[in-house]
Amino acid sequence: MILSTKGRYGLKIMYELALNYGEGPMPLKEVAQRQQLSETYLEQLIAHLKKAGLVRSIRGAQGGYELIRKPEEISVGEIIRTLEGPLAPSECVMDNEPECTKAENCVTRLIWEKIMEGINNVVDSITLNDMVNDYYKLKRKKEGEK
Amino acid sequence: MILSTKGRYGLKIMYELALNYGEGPMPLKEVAQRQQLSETYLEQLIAHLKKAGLVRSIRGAQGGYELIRKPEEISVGEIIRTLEGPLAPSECVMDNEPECTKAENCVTRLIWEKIMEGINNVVDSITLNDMVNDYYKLKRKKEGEK
DNA sequence: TGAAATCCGACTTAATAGGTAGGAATTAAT
DNA sequence: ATTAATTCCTACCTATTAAGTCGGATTTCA
Repeated sequence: MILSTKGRYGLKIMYELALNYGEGPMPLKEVAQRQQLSETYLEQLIAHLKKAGLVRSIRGAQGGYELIRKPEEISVGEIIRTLEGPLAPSECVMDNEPECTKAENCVTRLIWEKIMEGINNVVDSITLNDMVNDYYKLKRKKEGEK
Repeated sequence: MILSTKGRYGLKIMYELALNYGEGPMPLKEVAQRQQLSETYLEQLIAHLKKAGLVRSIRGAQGGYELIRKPEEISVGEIIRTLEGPLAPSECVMDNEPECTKAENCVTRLIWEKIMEGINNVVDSITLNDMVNDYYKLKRKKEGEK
């Protein structure tokens, strides 16, 4: 039931870009260093985020990536679904119900629907801006402890 | 983000046993036929359910499996976690936090925790008895339509 | 012109999912 | 006693996927 690294790393990329929002493009190399991840792998992931219209790229030296929309207008759900596909615990509840129309008495399907609803409620209610705020909250707390 | 067949089929097994609760053991062969699944595969799954104390087996002819507890005392969460392990979207929130103690500023971790909470709230609030009731509700509805 | 970046597509490699196969042990019914 | 139905156990199989790596082309700033 684990999310793949696509979704997990993808969210980390977007979070770093959100921290940097408004300060020009950030090279992927820097994202990779901050999060200790492979740059070449992140390249693949961010290609999807770009295609989905979440980030814009600036090529060449001093280039990089930046968010197209404001952090408060991008939900965690949108990011994760872009990279993972529908957040469903079973294929039979992924919008297109292929052959599960034989679901005369498919009671388990009701369970998958409720789980999916639960997950989506959570991820759609959190934005990148919430994450940025969490970061500063954590930071202040740590400084207060010194 | 899909649940494996272990959890999905395992729940179907338990659901069939719940429908049959109080009427003696049900052979796995019958479960497999009703749900159109491979009997030999289900054998592996139910071994775990037995070890976890959710079902009891009666060997030999006329044998089979039955629930140990009443359907209303078995939650969907317990079943799925038995077969899938912790329902966490990331390893770093699976009870034992191995190396993620470098989580100085791990804001994404907060997200995984909320997702996990959301999932567990759903599955722990539903029992096998709820599923049985859903079945009869669906059935009555279908008969009413005739 | 050179360094810093994005872009692109093919390749690799280990692990996992989702089973199958074969047979031993147990028990009820005949 | 024998047979048929069942659980139990261990090993094996095979296709897919996850999680990257690699090499090079292209773009752009300084």
